[in-house]
Amino acid sequence: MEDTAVRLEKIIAKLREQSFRITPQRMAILKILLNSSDHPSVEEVYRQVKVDFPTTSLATIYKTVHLLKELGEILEIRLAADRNRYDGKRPYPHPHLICTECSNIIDPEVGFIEQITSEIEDSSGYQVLSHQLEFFGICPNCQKR
Amino acid sequence: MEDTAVRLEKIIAKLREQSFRITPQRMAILKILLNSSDHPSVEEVYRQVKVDFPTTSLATIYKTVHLLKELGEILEIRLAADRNRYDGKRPYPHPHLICTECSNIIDPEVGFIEQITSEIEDSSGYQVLSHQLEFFGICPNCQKR
DNA sequence: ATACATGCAAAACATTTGCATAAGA
DNA sequence: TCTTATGCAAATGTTTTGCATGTAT
Repeated sequence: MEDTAVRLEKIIAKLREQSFRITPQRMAILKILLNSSDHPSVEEVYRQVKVDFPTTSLATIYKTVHLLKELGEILEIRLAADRNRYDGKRPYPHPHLICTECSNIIDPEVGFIEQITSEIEDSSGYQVLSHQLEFFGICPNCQKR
Repeated sequence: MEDTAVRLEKIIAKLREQSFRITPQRMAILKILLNSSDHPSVEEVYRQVKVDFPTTSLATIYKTVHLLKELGEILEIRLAADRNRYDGKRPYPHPHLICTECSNIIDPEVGFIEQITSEIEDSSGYQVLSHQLEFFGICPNCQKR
């Protein structure tokens, strides 16, 4: 895995290249997303940004998240019964394991996805571009209760 | 696969058992869901129900769909950027292949899911109860354009 | 007869959008 | 300076809810 600080620099360079402006709000949102492995929601990012920039608006979070999604720098995770969550660490499709009790999300190691994808392409004629694989269950912590 | 008429009877019996009432609206909604393999949206079910029962309300569709979901008789599919769709044919988790151009959904044959599930349970300690696997791509028809 | 379902309208909720103002470049 | 981003409020779209009325049992 790439160092977060290095990745931050690269993204900033990419933003500059495409003449997007580097604002304090964008920097704050970016840093939070790059450093969170708990797949935060927009609301959660908002909460964290407001600590340092209390006047920031929710709309700005939404707009920035949208921009970063377009640039391929974050991945959007749509849950079955919850608000959207975002992953700035691994902005490419990968499986998630979601606790239905406490909403905790982890990234399990999973093989087979490539095989499944080409299997599907062969049998359906579809050109598969991405996928979304979510497992729902009870995490070890919640099983104890 | 089970005959639709037989399954309809079974579901009606189940509803009666749990003292839910058999109304014309519920019958209509049930029949539509059991006979659709194109994963209709609530709006689409609404459109079809209104042909025979023009005074039916959207709220009733939502309430009935919710009930059938609770009873485990239909599966809810949440798309990445669209409205919810429902599958009354196969009301258990299974993969979907979704065209990002025309929103067509088909059910590809896929192996490995059981292996993946137990692999994940072993490595994470989670008790996996269900999953959601969606592949996104371009269907053969849309590739031609 | 009596509880439950329906249909309407309003509410709820996350997300998006328009626009005047602020601020990077 | 000039264009883009921000922040506010209003709009949007889907889904849910409350309640009076209708209806299955």
